[in-house]
Amino acid sequence: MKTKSMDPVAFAKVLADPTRQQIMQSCCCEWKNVNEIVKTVKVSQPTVSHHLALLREAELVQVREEGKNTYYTLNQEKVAMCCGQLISTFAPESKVAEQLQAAPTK
Amino acid sequence: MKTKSMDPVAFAKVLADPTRQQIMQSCCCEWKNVNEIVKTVKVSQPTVSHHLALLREAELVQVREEGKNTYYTLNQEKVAMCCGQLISTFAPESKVAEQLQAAPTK
DNA sequence: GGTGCATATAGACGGCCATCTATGTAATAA
DNA sequence: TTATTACATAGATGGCCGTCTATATGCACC
Repeated sequence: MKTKSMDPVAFAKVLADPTRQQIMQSCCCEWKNVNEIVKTVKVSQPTVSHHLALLREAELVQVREEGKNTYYTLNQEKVAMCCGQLISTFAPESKVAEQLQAAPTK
Repeated sequence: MKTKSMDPVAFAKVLADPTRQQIMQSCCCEWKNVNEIVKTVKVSQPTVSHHLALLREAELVQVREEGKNTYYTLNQEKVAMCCGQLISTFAPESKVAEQLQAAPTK
């Protein structure tokens, strides 16, 4: 269960869409299947599937298949890792960066 | 010198470009004028000015004019604030989030 | 095996944006 | 004041991407 970091540009690109951030929030602290996620946004089911594919490829969500259903949940540790990398790159002299110094971004 | 946060989607959009991240790194811990920044990237001066305008509008850089020259430096505290907001939104259960709990994202 | 539900894939389309060249503007120098 | 340097702005262009409709795939139940 090792959580690798990723290219900061790629990470930002994945976050740079309101629908995708809505989806991420929707499945942040719980497992949801696709239709449950679709209900929380204002786009079609194929569009949600498209965004979930991007999130999956970036390993920003975890996937679990169960019969007909596919459940997704946000990979919080990955998000935290990538944000930590952003901070150590673009805010190395900030108070927040000092606070995180104990937890290396590996 | 209060550092406000901003819309997480807007923040991600600003970061979602390799040239812009290069520029941010270039003026991260020092003041640089535009031509010094131009030398560090592979695009034209107008393109750099365009990116700097976006960064300025997002308050992600600080600006200082001095005669003919305009100096820029990265606003690290703003970056840290926005990353903190991302973490508290998309990784509230992570270890990193616990670590940052003492420093509210305001 | 056929029907219905859950999800993914394909293909098309429109809009946004990163880039360029050309030019404007302002400050310093000769 | 003319020239030069530093930077910004305008306008055009090409490519990427978010969205849609239509369809495929796959599973479950009858």
